[in-house]
Amino acid sequence: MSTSERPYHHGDLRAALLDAADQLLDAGGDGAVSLREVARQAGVSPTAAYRHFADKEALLAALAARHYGDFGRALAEAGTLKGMGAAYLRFALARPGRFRLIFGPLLARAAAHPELQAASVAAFATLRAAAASPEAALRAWGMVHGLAHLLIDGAIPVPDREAFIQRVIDCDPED
Amino acid sequence: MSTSERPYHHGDLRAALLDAADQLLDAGGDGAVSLREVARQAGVSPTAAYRHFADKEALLAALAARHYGDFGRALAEAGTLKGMGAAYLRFALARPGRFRLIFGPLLARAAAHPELQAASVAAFATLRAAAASPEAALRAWGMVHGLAHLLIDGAIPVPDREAFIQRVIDCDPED
DNA sequence: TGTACATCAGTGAACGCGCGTTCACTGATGTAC
DNA sequence: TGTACATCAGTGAACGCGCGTTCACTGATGTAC
Repeated sequence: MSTSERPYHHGDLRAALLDAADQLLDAGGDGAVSLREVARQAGVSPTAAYRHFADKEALLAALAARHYGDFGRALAEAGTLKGMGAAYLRFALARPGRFRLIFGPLLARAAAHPELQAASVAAFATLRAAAASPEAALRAWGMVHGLAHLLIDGAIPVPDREAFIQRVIDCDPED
Repeated sequence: MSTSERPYHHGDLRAALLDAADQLLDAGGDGAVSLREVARQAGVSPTAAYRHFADKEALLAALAARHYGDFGRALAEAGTLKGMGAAYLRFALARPGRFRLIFGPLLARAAAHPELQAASVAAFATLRAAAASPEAALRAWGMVHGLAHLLIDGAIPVPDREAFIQRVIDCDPED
């Protein structure tokens, strides 16, 4: 078999499965990610994933940990609380599926997945460290998190999202 | 057949189905509400619901409209923006399943369900009317909505939720 | 260099599950004469 | 008051679906001698 028959090289199936799950997540949201569809997307039999993950939750936890890493890094690079707010909204709006995954039911089960636990705690700590007080951090976090959800869920129709972000973040009386 | 064999009186199955769906929603969340389980809960065959609702989405839309009504009324009774914030959080924390339903994927399809559309618009208008400016309304709405999600999803562990509500709402610099 | 063998990643058939929805039906209710 | 009939709410069997997971297996890779 030539290497071109599969979209991954020998030993890379784990990464290929995570990539496939990401594609499904981005294209169809949470509900579109099934182990069988992930395997199909990766060009592999339905059961191949069990060589690399204990079960579906373990695969999703690995994916969520990866995205918490990206997310936390984006926040850290922003530096200021306002910058983080904008980065937070941009992340959620650009990749709503990933945003829903990392704040979904899996988060409550993070204790069972150390990698996920560590990545989420780190991201949240970055946010908290940029605020003047614990209360200010909570209010800022709440605000961007809520706006992210409201925009994603279609509760607030907004024509130009980037303009909206600027407007809401800039006139925030705090920070 | 005596009337005691069924938990509803003749002609009330529609209401009984909605009540059953509510119980499932409160006990097991979004995922626990299937048409078949709702029918089971109401003591009726799996297909009886089709006499009263076009399909599953129609049943959920009716349920969501009902809860938007309750939700909007709770906000209106609160009067002030701060009071509405507290009421918003209390609603979400007391009945997370209902909160998730009314802000779930159904909301984006409200155009197909006039009753739901009207109820949601009314609730949102109540919030907006209590704020000093459109931007202030968005920030306040975002904040309580985000905190609600973060609390429900377990991102912020809080021992005493009522105390948390008081603390966060009271020191809000706006309103 | 060649042969025997162990390892182990991926296969494919099969399991049991619950779902939304359809269909022809039954049997009670209420109306018309 | 009694009978024929229409209405219509609820039944139960059946459809096709996709899911997560198990299991015994195959066949390629790499190691030991």
